[in-house]
Amino acid sequence: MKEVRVRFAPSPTGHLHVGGARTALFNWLFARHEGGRFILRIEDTDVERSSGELESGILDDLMWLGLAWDEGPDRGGAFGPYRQSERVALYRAGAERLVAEGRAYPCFCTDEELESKKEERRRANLPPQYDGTCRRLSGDERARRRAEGRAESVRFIVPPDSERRLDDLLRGEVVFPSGMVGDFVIMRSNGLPTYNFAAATDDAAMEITHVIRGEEHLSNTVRQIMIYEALGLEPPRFAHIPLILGLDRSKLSKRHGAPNVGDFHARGYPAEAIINYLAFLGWSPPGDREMLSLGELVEKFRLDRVSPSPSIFDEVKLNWFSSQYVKSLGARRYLDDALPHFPQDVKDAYPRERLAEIFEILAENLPSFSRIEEEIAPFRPGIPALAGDAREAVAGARELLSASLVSLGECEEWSAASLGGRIKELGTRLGVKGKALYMPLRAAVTGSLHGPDLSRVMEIRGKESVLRAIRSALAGAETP
RNA sequence: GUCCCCAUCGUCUAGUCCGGAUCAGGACACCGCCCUUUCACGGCGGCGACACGGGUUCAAAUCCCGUUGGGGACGCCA
Repeated sequence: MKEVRVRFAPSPTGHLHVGGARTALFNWLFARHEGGRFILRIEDTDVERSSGELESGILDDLMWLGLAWDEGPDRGGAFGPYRQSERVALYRAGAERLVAEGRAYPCFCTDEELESKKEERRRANLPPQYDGTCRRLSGDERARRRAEGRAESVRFIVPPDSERRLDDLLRGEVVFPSGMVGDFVIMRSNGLPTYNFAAATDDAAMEITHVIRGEEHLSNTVRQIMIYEALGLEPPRFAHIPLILGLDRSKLSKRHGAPNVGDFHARGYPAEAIINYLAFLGWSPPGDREMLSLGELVEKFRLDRVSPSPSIFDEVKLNWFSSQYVKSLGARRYLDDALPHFPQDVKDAYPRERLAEIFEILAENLPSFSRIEEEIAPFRPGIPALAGDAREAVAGARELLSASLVSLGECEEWSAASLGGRIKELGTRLGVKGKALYMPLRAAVTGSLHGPDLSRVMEIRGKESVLRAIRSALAGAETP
């Protein structure tokens, strides 16, 4: 049995998108599950838009996610080079061969000519295919155009009977009817190959056994099949996985907030959470478990359990995975990742050990680290601003707050346990309980009606800070 | 416009291939209750879907056809 070889082939014309990341993940999982190899190939044939910076960004993002590759531009391999810009000789040789065999021809049409032809066909309600003008050029006519110095691309001749069938691993048999595509460009006039030609050439040369890619490539496959055929190569198996859509049901793009892996990294999502969430977009294992480690995903991943229908990227569920990971793997493990999200005044106010405690408390329910700034408010050292509900809660409980000032002021052992005891004692003495007891205190100390356990907050804040906040609240309540 | 793909709760999905075991199961979100003299966490419960129409069949979410809806492709982008 042939060794499984799959590839992820991003083009460095943008950042790694969650859609691309999911494609990479499925390839990676499939390779690992099958004991095969995962290859990274950079499709940088669009010189205008590709950049080395974007390429290394993609590599960084993949590494951060934990999707290491066995062969790739940075680490080599037996089938290199792994950057298409470095494989141009191969594509040229292939194209020359196809021209020599009469399966492709030089095309001299200009962009303007192409555009107007397309417009004409569109007006006639015909598919906007190339009309084959240059295919019918005689040798003389070709020579004349060359002499004129016209730019020259290479077009593939689509055979007259061009119905092709694809046995897609996810979708079963897909029939592309004859006439679906016109002669298409395989080599651009700048001497670089187009996507379909380069991808097919490389997948064959790199002995890729399974092409797992987004559904947007499904209709391209007919061209690639014809290229394999013309070149006498055996095509790989194909699996077109469903697209990831935005909330508006269209293909996920920049318009949908922050769909880049790097953005989620910056916003403080654990890589494990992104992986786990992405794995369950379009795939599910038997059983009800959803929290799965990378190792478990590898063990359970099977292509035949990938759904054919597109799914919508739901950040709310990603948040859930994220909070589950922070909670279950332990806050301390993520402390170094989380610390950069702490406001400076908090970092200045507490020693590292205290910061770790604060993070543990917040981690009880923290969708992403970028939410720390908001959730950490009760622990900020300054005097909180009282507004709205908090102000009302304080105003209606002046007696309680004054009494708390005395009681807390007398507190010798400033711990959550003894603080809790004092609050209860205060409640009993003044005959208030529940929200009537806690809310005014909470509001005075933190400026909010929500937050972590009040005794813990007070313990960490420290005696001085807490008393100052209550005094200030009391003073503020006098002047409405 | 043409071609291709897709169609189960608001969202992710199980069940579909091999029709009966399902008044369709789980998760997120939402709501309620319990726990907690506060806030969460947690536990329990609730709300909530087979797009529509025809067939085939004793029986259809499951098979077939059509309609509608959504998406993708139709580039010298990938």
